[in-house]
Amino acid sequence: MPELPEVETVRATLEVQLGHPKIVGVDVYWENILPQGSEFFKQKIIGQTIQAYKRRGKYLMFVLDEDMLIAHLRMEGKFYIYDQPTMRNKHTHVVFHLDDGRELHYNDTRKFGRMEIYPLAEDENYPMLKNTGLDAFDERLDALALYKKWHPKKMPLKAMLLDQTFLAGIGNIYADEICFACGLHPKTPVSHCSKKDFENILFHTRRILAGAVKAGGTTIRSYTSSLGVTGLFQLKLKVHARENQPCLICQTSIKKIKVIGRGTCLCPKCQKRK
DNA sequence: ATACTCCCCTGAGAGC
DNA sequence: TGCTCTCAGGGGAGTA
Repeated sequence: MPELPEVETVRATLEVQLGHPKIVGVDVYWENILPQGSEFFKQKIIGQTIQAYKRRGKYLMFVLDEDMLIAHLRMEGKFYIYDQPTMRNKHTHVVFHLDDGRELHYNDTRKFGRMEIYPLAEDENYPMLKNTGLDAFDERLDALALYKKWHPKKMPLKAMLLDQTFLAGIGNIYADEICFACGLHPKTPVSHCSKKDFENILFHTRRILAGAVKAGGTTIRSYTSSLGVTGLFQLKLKVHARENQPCLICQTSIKKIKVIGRGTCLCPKCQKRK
């Protein structure tokens, strides 16, 4: 499932491989990918040139001449670039035709991904981003401010990490890694976390996400590859997907539990509940 | 304000 | 072998 590092890898790859073509046509094969409707979407996007590629949290953003195209890949959304007209497969739902003869295909096995288009504006004004906080790497993030806002809450730590209004970009895999790095049990109530814990959370969030970006993301389960992107961070995971394997610190067997309904891996010895 | 539940989808894996 | 059943999973919407 693409989280921040995987989306960043896709963004960087699009920047290099797709460049700045003009979109001259769009074919839509599954309406629900485009909540604004395919006719509206086509009418807006056709004729515009891709000027830049941005990202906020797990959202991929295409800066066009007049509008911003925002995509969320959810679990399995992928983009593929083809040098010439290419037959779509059963999971290709949107095909963008480019002025240089190439095609950009949006492929999504579970059809959970979404794309919307809005006139260029500040991030805060895009409806699709209204529940998205600052990106994990945004310099405006401040551990003390986060502590003041969140520590009254009783929700488990992992729920806060997955809440995109806390900061944007963490998904299930990295949430487990962050909890482990902080030595905190994912069920620890946020209200039991100290200022120092919040400093650690922000520090390790950025350290782990940056390491994953550098590795090209994590290739695991449903998130296989997109644009020839095959990340290697799965080799550096310390708890996630390591159920029943020894903890790399203390050799205790990694346990898998449910936290807010999500599969969660942890070391029962290194991660104490506060 | 906060916390649930459901929904969207498909394929993988389990059970028979 | 092949069928049916269950479940994961990000985030929005609706409800208690």
